[in-house]
Amino acid sequence: MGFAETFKALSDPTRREILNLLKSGPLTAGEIVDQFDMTGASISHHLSVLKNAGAIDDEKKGKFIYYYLNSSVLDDVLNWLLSLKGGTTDEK
Amino acid sequence: MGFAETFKALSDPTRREILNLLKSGPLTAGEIVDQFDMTGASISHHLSVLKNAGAIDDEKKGKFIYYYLNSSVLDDVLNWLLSLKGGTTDEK
DNA sequence: TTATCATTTAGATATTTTTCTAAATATCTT
DNA sequence: AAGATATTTAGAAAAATATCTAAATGATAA
Repeated sequence: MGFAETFKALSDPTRREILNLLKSGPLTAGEIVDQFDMTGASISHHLSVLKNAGAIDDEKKGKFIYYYLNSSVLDDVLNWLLSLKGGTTDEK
Repeated sequence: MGFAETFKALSDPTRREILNLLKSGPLTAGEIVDQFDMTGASISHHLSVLKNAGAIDDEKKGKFIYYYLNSSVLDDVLNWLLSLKGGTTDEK
């Protein structure tokens, strides 16, 4: 909740790659772990950072937890960047 | 030079505020320091982080150093975010 | 050329972050 | 119920970050 969290979340390469993976559709935590050379605990931490920033959401389905992109927070960041560049935004 | 540096640079509120200030035009280091309740040394550090990320440039003029926005790196970040949201970008 | 002003660099400390291993929780299967 | 699977939580260590004070650099002014 806030730009600091969002930008911090995006500043880690593992987390950016996770978002890229989720671009194609939801994945379980385990499927995400499989894409990295890192323990599940570490990926779990990254997922919680992303979730805390609002960049992803999750949904439990039985034994699995599915993660998926939530682009609304990314929209906010996008608008902030746009407004820095000239004010093509809300401008309220 | 890279998304990590850029996002890290943007993750600090002081640095985001500096960028906002520079949106209206160049300022000297001292003028920037005046806007914050923080030592010149600390602001100098933030300026160097921003510069290292490519978000600002500087130009020495006599006793002063002027800082100004460089939005080209911000464009890169912007495009990365856009591509995450659907691929309205270069997509190369 | 000495003093002053603008800014950065150096060094220190406290906090945050990343990653690991080990343990805990929750769910499914037998 | 016991065992196996999926994922998170706890706790620790190493590295990075933000901030401060004090000192260094560079440029103007007296």
